[in-house]
Amino acid sequence: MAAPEKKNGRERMLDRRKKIREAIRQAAIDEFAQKGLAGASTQSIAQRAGLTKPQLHYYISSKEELYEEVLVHINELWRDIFIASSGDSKDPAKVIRDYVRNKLEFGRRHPNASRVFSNEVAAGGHYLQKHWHSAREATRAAAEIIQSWVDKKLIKPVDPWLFQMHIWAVTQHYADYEAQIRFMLQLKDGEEIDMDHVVDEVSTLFLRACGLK
Amino acid sequence: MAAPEKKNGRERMLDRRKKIREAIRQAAIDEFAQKGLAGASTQSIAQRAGLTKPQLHYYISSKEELYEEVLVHINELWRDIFIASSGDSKDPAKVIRDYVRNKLEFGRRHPNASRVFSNEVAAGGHYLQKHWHSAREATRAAAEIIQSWVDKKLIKPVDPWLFQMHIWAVTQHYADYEAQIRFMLQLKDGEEIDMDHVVDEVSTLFLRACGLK
DNA sequence: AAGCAATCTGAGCAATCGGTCAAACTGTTT
DNA sequence: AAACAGTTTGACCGATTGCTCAGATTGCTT
Repeated sequence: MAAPEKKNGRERMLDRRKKIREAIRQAAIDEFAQKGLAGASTQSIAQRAGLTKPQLHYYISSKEELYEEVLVHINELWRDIFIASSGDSKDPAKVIRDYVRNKLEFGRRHPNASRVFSNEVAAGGHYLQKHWHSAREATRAAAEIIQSWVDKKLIKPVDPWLFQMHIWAVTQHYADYEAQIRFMLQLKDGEEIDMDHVVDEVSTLFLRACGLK
Repeated sequence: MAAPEKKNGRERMLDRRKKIREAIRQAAIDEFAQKGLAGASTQSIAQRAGLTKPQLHYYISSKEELYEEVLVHINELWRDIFIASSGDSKDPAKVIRDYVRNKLEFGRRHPNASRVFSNEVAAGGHYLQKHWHSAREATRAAAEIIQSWVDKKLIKPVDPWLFQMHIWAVTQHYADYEAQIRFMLQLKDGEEIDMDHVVDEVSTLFLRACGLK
């Protein structure tokens, strides 16, 4: 008899609660991604999560708070994919390539989360302000690394802050504006974007931009 | 007595109507930019335009139709700033630099219009589908020009479609995510983004990316 | 079987939503 | 001054918004 299988009532209850909260978060992400904070309805979120409206309100205290919780959750997911987190900072080309790939991959795996985040930032980021400092810290650390590359003449001179935001902009674009890309490339309904080609092209863009290719 | 000053009643009426419609469009752009289609309220649009709600509904037939009209209007504004429209297609560096500057300038002048457009594209662009063909045509024409540069070995090989979308992504980013940029660069409330520096940095990014710098 | 906390439910709250309508009010033309 | 199209108004429609609450129901512990 394995220990983790022996769950008493309390544990099962907490387990269930956790699953429901998870479902609510996912439902909220989908709804917020499509309608925005103002346009989202708790009714619709409840439906997506397979709950009734009063049931949903039993688990959350308000729409705004749910929105904030979702943003914090997405922000945490994000933290792992910053330039600074790419292991060996002595090989600029590898770091940039990895970062681009990771960010594109992330957007592909969490398109709605990506959209919620973008919309919030575009709207002014008021609900995020308390949590932005960690993002800025990561960006600052990466800026230092990039600057050190410039100083050592490993790469051509670039503005280390803007350089990062340009990578952010391009990679984010593939997550948030899939519709535009699909239309421009005239992809049929079943067809998928050739992500290997995209990773190639985007990597090349930024590698050339700092003289590495 | 100059002719255009001699306006009869009918002309004055049409004039007035035009101004009100213009005010409504601007109000709608601001509201849609902040709340999205679902979140925008006709009440609020009316208020922004200095009208009462029934008064607004006298001029528009529905919220959705107003939204569509706004999108078409923005789409028309946009048409002028496509790569293909930059005069001399024989000097790639000049064309790219001009395009980047124009697009950044446009975003700076019409930030809310820019945001409405972006949000709509991110949401799937369903309300735009009838009008996208013109954008795709312009992009296709530009893609041909870029490809011809590659063929003549004026620039390093790039995917002409993705290359354009990358420029779109970066320039759009400055219009739509001003909050992020302001926070990252730690700008105080009064401070303005140094757009000359941005134009420089973005131009350099794409010029280097095709071996022109 | 009784007790208990956690959960679920239907009914309903005030407020707002998009939109309508008849009646009053404009300013201009006869 | 009468007639007129164009415009504005307040009252109002049914539907939906975020959210609450008392009471019924559930599943676990004693």
